[in-house]
Amino acid sequence: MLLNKVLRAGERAGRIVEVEAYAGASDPASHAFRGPTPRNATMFGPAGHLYVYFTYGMHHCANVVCGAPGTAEAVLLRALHPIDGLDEMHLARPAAVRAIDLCSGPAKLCEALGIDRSSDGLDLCGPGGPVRLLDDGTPPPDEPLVSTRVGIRVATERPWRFAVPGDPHVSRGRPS
DNA sequence: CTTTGGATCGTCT
DNA sequence: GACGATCCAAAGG
Repeated sequence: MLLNKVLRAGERAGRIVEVEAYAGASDPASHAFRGPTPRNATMFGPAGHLYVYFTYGMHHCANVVCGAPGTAEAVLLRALHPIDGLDEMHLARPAAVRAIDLCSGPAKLCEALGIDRSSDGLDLCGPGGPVRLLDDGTPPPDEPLVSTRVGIRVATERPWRFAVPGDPHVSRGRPS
């Protein structure tokens, strides 16, 4: 469970408040559904690594690889609650006026934290890495908000989106 | 407040 | 050659 874990990149850090699950070969909405390619190679590697992809000609999105090597299971990070390095985040995202706009979307959080395709494949658990996943002791919510995934056109019925209830930094496509 | 359309290019068919 | 796990500004109620 990644909810309420902390993602840190240098001075910048945020608590994960919204995620979506993607289940490799058994999930038509997953980038890995049609097998390995140069782009999604990281997903087929070991868990705990960062899968970053480029889309819409201008945006990056970040996933945490989860399953055993070869299964290509991953979790898309959809929103963070900023907790450190707010000034740097604002510099990286001039479009965000309010703090609430800094990380309330998968492409927004990548821009705010300076994550792009060059960060693809990083080990999030290794100490001293440029991008890391930390546990500060905050437990995941007892009853996460569950809803359907956003922005996909297939397998839209799968309720694989999870969020921290009541957190204002959750992205636009509101859970029902 | 909600809806609409433009931006922009790597990747796979 | 078509399209996408998106975002934002502008226009319309």
